[in-house]
Amino acid sequence: MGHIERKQRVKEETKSRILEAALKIAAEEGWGSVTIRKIAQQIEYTPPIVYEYFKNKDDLLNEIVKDGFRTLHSQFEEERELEKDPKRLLMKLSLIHWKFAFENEELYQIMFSLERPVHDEEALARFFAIKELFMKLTGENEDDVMEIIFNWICLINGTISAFMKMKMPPPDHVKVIHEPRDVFIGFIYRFLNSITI
Amino acid sequence: MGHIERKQRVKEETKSRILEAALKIAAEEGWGSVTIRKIAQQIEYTPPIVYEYFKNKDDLLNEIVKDGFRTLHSQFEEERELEKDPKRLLMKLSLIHWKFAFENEELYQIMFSLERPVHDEEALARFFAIKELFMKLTGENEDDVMEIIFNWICLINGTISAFMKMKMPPPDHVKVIHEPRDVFIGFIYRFLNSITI
DNA sequence: TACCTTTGTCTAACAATGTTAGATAATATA
DNA sequence: TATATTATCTAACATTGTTAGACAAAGGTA
Repeated sequence: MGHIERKQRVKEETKSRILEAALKIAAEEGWGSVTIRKIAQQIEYTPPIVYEYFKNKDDLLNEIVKDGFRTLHSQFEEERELEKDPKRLLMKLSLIHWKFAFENEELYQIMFSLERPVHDEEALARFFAIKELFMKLTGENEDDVMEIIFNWICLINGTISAFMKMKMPPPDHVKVIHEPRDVFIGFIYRFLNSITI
Repeated sequence: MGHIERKQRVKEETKSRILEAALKIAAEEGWGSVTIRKIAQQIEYTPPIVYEYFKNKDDLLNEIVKDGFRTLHSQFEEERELEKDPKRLLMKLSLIHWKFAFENEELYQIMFSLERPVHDEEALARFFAIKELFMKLTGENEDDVMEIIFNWICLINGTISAFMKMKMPPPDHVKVIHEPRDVFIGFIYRFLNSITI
């Protein structure tokens, strides 16, 4: 009898709806006003129900972060199938990261917030799965490549964070003549050149 | 009669003590458990007193951020007096930034947290006060230099954030063979080389 | 069918938080 | 000394996360 499976499915759905509700509220009013009560209201349940699915609020947020990294990674993988030239691929991956950030600003914020230490080391590890790619590009040994990847991630995230924090467009003192995205591309471009053989 | 001035001074002191109390609690238990009540207790007053000095909690935190940027900037200025070679100076400024971050981790966290948009544009502008320095180093025009400075800041902050988020030492998959600080120096070094004439 | 168990859901409360109004004490001014 | 001002506190408020316990629906068992 399939009752049991359908029930399972419904439960999964509810869980997703909770996560989506949280993201929706965050998008509309910021993370500060994401409350269990509001989430409950959004999914048309009472607050205690949320605790059937998540140990507590922090647990809920962690799950959102985890989902975020999963999504981002799967977009990376997709591109990897398509573009075979390492240098061009790296540029495309960088742009995917950029796009993801600004299409999901709130999500990106908790994913990379300093107030939230890394719980999902697996996600972090996935970033380094592109080791071979960089090795091909630079001709360096494994250890050095690790550092270069790390550098790449820092550069990408640092730049995106800076733009996001300034709530584009940036104030006048910081006026950069190009579009933010072009500035970003310029940085990545210089970086890739500085590491290429 | 100097009563009035002394009072002023006492008020200033109390204000500072509030800010310090907040930082102390943050250092010990994280920002999540910085509450008005705990701050009040720390300075041996009742909660409403805090509101004599700050409009609300957010205002209080903003002031902490502002102070942080002031401190960092003054450390920059100090070094600028001492080191006259542009390239070496930029490396030293980068290291001051690094030192500041890890000697004041909590402070750094709210200063550069994504959840807290820039309120203090003045602080941001100060970063760009080193324009001439970069112009000397690169020989580029003003607009291009702006972008390079921006790049520099992104690189610094991106790297520090990444290390801080990983709660050093980093997990095994991210094992970099060098000390974090040396990795940082390596990045800056490559960057400075990539922009030098 | 009648009974019991499990499961889903809710109501109502708890303690902790930010914040404010109004009382009270301390100090300064006349 | 009497009055005005200032500093501080008490007590409350609404909003949060979270939990215990009530209640009812559904499922299984005899």
